[in-house]
Amino acid sequence: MTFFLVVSLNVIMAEPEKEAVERKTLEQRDAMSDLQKLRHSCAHVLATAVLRLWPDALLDIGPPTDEGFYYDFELASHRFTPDDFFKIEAEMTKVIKENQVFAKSIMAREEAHAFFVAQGQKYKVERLSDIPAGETISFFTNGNFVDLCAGPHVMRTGNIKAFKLLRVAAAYFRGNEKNEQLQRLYGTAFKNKDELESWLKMQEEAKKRDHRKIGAEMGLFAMDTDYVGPGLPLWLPKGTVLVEELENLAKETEFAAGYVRVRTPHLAREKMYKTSGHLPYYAESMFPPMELVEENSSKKGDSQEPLKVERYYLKAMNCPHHHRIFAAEPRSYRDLPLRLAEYGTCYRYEQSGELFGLMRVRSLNMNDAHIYCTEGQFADEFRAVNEMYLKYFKIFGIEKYTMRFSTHDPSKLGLKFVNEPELWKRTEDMVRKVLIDSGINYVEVPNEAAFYGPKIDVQVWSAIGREFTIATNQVDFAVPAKFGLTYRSRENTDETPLCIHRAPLGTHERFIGFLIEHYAGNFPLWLAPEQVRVITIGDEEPLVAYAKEIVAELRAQQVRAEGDYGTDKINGKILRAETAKVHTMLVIGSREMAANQVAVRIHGKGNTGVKLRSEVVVDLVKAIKEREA
RNA sequence: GCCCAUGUAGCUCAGUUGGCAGAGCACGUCCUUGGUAAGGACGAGGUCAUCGGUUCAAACCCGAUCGUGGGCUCCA
Repeated sequence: MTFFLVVSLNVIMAEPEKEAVERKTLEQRDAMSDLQKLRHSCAHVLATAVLRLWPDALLDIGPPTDEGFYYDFELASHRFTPDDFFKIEAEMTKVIKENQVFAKSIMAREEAHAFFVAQGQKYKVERLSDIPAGETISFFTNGNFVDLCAGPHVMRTGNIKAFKLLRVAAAYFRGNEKNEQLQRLYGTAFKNKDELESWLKMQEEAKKRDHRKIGAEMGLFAMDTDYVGPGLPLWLPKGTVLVEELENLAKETEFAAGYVRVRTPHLAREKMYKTSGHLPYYAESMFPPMELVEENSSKKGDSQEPLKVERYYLKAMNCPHHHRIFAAEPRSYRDLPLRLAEYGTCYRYEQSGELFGLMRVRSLNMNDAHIYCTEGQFADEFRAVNEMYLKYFKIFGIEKYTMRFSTHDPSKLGLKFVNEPELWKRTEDMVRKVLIDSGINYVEVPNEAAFYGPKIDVQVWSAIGREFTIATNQVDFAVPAKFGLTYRSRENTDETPLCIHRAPLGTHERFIGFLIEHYAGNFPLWLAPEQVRVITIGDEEPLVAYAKEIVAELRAQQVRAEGDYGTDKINGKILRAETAKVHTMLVIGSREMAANQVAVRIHGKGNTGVKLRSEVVVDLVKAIKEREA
């Protein structure tokens, strides 16, 4: 998770050149699915309706999206609120009832330009200028509404059988906050009413899995924005169990893979970040510095004399600290690869509007490690890192994932990318080969590498379809040099090591947020905050003593067991345990106690029958140790 | 940061035209002695986010602030 660094270095080394606008080809447009055509057409209907209701609206664009469509408007006379939806939807329904034909026509560029200038549609004029010379400029007309559009569309407005406006949002023209802010209306459309209904129902279901909701219900984490601050989660006891189980997993896995652990402070002097390149270019994404002012004692009373200020910054990533650990001792090629691992705590001043539950926070604990190696060791190291990712995915049952392999663009060497053409080629070839050899599902994205080397972003999807960039794995052949890191080679020369940044489990915050939604809070036994609850039928003393004995035995074996010995009826106790998502419930009454047995109930699966108490303890301990799914 | 929505008990929410602050769950005490998703009674719990304004009277109307949520190029 070192994307932070990427940005800063880009800024240092390259004037952000104006990227050509990437455009869909007409072929790609023709390949639009039926559903996309429908939704795109519905966006036109939305624009038609808005223009009827507010004739002064200026239009931008209205593409289909994964879940529906949107259309962007500038409308000085009115601000959309959800209260307008009823009115707009009613007008859209009228347009659909009129069953207007979507008719395609073509204009010459000058003609099209004049057409929009005459209407004062300034965004359309700008969009028009995006169209490359030679490409046909087409229009679609439905009723009185004419829109610059490459299509394709459904035949008639009447083909739209089910639609709904979803929300209103602001959006900057071309997504750039320096541009005008437009009003965006989001909606969706489906083939028929049933599909719309079931989609809406699914959205409701998804809300129930939201990590913020489950996190509060299960007592995993809390946000105390009043006293602690926004984006600074507090891990409650049950959430801390998750954090520590993940750390144990990482420690074990990394130890077996030859990593060594280090620990570093949460802050460092200004010089650190000037060297790394974060300052001053990325200062606004870091918490402001702590300033230590040194009084000028020699000239007391001379307030004109500037005071010496020492600045410390909270770290936004761990790499610089790890680099300084590399530098702390003389290194030989014999020491490499050196794999430094730390669950490091970082702080990033994310914009207030960017904060989102556990997914986007201001304090984060990274499953970080930096592998310093020679070029000859690189491929093996990189392969091992990938295998670690896959091992984790297997443990968590993550089946849907994509690795985005970002490479450089040779035409931008020395600008956007460090000018080491041979090194780029060699490392990219090695990375690509590792990916192919490992049979990993990946997509290659040119021109998106970090300044200092190729990288892999790992994307996963939570059960409610939310996409997460959960981890990053980057090659770095530039920053070690900035910190003057070297090792003595076999030939007795000083060489700069390659560095692999990797964080397979991302940050605790984001990864646990993902896991909550992935499992809907129904964690596997080894992760479950409360693994076992021993429930008595009744509260008679011998029975309670028996139950307490079982709890003590389990806890002695490090099983997170609690007891429910109260006077409640058994149904009430079961309900509470199920609601709390306790993984295993051991129910005991006088019958079980007499036979030294327990009745085993598994969360979500119901009563699975009685077993010998000794057997159950052994099974539980084994399943936890093996991290059974 | 910006636009929209939103903020009432630990949680989910109600609160009529501006007129005594409410319910269910959770929590506490007691009763209930029971067999796998709610037995019962009583009780405690609130600066209606914060600050200011209008009013005889504000949870309610107005303004500001803070927080939270949705969104901010899936590209004619």
